[in-house]
Amino acid sequence: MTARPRQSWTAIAREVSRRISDGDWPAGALIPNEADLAQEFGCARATVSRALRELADQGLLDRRRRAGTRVRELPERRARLDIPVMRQQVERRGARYGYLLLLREVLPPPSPVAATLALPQQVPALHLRALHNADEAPFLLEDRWINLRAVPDAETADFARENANEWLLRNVPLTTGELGLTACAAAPEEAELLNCAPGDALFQQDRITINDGERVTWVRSLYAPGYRMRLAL
Amino acid sequence: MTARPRQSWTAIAREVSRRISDGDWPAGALIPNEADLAQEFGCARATVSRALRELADQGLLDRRRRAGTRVRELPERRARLDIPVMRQQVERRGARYGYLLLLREVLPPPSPVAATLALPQQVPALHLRALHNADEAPFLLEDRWINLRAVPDAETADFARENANEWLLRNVPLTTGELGLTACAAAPEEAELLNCAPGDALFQQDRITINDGERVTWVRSLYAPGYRMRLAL
DNA sequence: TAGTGGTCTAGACCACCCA
DNA sequence: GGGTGGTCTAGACCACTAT
Repeated sequence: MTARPRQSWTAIAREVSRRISDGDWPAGALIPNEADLAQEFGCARATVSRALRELADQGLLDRRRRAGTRVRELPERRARLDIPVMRQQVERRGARYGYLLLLREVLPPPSPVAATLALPQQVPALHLRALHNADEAPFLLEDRWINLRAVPDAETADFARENANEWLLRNVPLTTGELGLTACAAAPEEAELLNCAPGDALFQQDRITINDGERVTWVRSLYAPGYRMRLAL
Repeated sequence: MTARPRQSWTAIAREVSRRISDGDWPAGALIPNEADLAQEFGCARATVSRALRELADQGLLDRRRRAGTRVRELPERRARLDIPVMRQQVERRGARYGYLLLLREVLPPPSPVAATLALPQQVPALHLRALHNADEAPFLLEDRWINLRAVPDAETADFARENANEWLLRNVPLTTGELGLTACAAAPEEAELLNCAPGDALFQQDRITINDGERVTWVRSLYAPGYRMRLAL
């Protein structure tokens, strides 16, 4: 009796990957079911399941009950973006972080913002404009609206001292949302604050944050020229 | 004897999330170990493990053997980007996809590209320039270098018919890599191809693709003005 | 060295959904 | 109806690392 070696889910995932990239299992093909693979690899079905789930998470496989597991026709590339807080983003560049609140007011937001926050017209919200600096140089200009119905405490928070991003992370830690990225030309006012020329190409990030179905905040961030966002593929 | 209800890992993940957002387990705190939680929730340790692993993947917890599981000080936001192939990206906008190869040549790449591809100087690589259209309007201009040492078959592929992205997906399906995003001003030549004005702000995406340690391709993509990339938070 | 998370097993039941 | 993936259990051993 020879003891069979213990299989690991990573080894199985690698082998399945190999079969796909070598064309043993072409795009669109149905692959053997978990039980059969478990027998082939000499391991428990749960181990195969773990391996296949990982590959499905990577977008390489499509799994459906009863229908089985298929190789995706065009494997979708997935990239992950880790968004550190601004302070870390600046400090990782070896610069000193600075923060300046430019504007704080409570008033009904313009209607596109009201719609995004799912607020009825004329309901006031908290409007903030702030500048994040790296070694005194402007790094990011943010224009933010906070839904005071979702986070009433924000009205009394001192956003001159703590930036809204970190305050929200502490007070509403569990959120989902959406990110929109685009390029835009610097408006004159923005150019002045970011210390660049009007019309310069800026990296713009719009973000809506949702907590348990409630729209918490909308923020438009403009990065100073030269900013580069990195994602791991 | 009352049978205890079966616990699900999602329910446990929700409960742990709740304890974090309610401040029962503040940022930085050590939470009970898996065995204790399993006892508390009346389930198997594997179920707790699955729940905590998911929250750790989301960036909410830090888990280390022996040291235990901690609530992250500043929960890192993570966003996922699904990158469909260009054809789907265009068709999802309800437009007809078009593709045009502008340039194909084999020659040693400029040194920054050579360095990125980890190629010695003077080693030729495949250089492609192509335009992707949406309903006849230019949508994306790509400038690509392919490492022929990594994928020799690319030299004989017909990139006038099939775009390099899809060809590579079929032939080198399993890759990792890195994505860089930034904003840039349109150069005159680029402006003409993208049908916009020189100096217009463009969304630029640089991508390096790695297969099993080998640098496969580097590509710089310029999107026509107005493009917006969306990520799920 | 001891305590923690990481993983594997063998078995079971269930949810889904195609035929 | 029946086959598939999805999950849970109870138990075990292992890998890592703080102390």
